[in-house]
Amino acid sequence: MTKKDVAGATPPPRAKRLPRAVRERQILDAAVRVFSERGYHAASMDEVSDVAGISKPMIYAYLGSKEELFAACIQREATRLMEAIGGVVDVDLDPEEQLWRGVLAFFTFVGENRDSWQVLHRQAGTQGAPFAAELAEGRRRAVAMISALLDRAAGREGVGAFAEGRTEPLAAALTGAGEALAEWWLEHPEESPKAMARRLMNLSWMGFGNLVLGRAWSPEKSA
Amino acid sequence: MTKKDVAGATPPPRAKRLPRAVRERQILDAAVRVFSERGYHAASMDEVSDVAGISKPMIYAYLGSKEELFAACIQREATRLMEAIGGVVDVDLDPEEQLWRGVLAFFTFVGENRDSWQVLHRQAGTQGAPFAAELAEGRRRAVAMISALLDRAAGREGVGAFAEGRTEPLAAALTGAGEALAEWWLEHPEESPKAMARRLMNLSWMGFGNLVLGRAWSPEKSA
DNA sequence: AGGCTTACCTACTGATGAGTAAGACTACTT
DNA sequence: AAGTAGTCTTACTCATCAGTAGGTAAGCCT
Repeated sequence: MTKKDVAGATPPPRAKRLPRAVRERQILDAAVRVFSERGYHAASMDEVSDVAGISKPMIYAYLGSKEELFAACIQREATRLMEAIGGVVDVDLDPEEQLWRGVLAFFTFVGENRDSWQVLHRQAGTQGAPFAAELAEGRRRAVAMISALLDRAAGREGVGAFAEGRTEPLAAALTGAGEALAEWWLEHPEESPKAMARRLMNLSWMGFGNLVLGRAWSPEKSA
Repeated sequence: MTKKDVAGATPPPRAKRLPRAVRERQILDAAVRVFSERGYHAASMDEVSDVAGISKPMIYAYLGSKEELFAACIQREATRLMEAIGGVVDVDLDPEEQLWRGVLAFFTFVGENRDSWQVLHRQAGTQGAPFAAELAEGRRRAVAMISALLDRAAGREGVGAFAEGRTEPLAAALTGAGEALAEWWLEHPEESPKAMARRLMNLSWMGFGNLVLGRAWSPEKSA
């Protein structure tokens, strides 16, 4: 009479024993899902443990406090995103081509990993918490990457064009535009990653000035 | 000996009797400050009441629940922002000029009302709460305004250029870029509103394609 | 078999914070 | 002066969670 006698509950009352590494991954997966749809504060550790199919103390034993858990999520997902983008950007290429590839990789990633994306994006404006460091750090890496790209672009053309060499704010603006487009995408899921990437190129590479004149950007042309 | 004897506290122990309208404004002011620096969840009603120099039940009596209070903040500040921008955009003007003025008004507002701005921006990605409606609504208004501007721009030049007539996502991207720049501005407060507005025009009107070639945007030229 | 480690659990504590009950003070009416 | 309407307070209740104490069971060595 030790166990329950009503029996038959779909998830086994006592979870199967699994090695730590596996459980840690499961917990992180669950945490990403919960944090992404509730946000940091509204998410509860109880819900994370439910979704993970494990009891709460295990989370504390393996991943530490709520903040540490969240930081771990941020770090893992940020790394995945950065690798997805970094993987397609070849430094020897034409900057325009690099930008196109990077932007396309970004939207592809977001399309295939909504939760990963949202957990990074939804809490973006949070400061005052220790995990703000992780957030800011991830963002800084992204901005630095784009900023470097723009610097190379300026260099290749032999022009120090970018407003007194300040490409960093422009890179920040570009990421902001990307985030906003990704957000818009959530309400228009019928769009393809390519179409989204194209929009961002139109805005950021061509600018409204050109668009108004009927000149649009397309991936087919070279220069 | 009724009051505190350590004395010197700026807000009197028992608040002076004031008409409801005045108190409501004070409470809203305090709420905007607290929400802007803590975010919705981390903010507590006790802190709001402290900052407002009044006791908690007054807030509930006048402004309702925490959610209603927050919604009221959003609505008031969103309206102020929209009016600041709407006030300088003259529909008869050149679209480029309109965009410039609107963008400049935006950064001017943000520079002078950091709290108002942050309370709107920091919670932007929150969904699932009733006040998400207010947030989304405010954003929709802003995007619609810019989108209409772009449509007029396309119309004036006689071109249906904007990627199959979809100016709305581009407008969304532009607001995202503006938000990201405003964020960047917080870490570089030495910049002027004009310099910030110029950056956004460079990105959105000229595009990187032009910037790379040494063509930058400036408010002095006309076309 | 007995012992040891690691996975795993139920059932609590303690703090924080939203929201309220019940009444006190002030000022304006009549 | 006595009523009454509106301002303002102290001092609670009650729910929600983060985090933990203390213990059970499963595998793995000898």
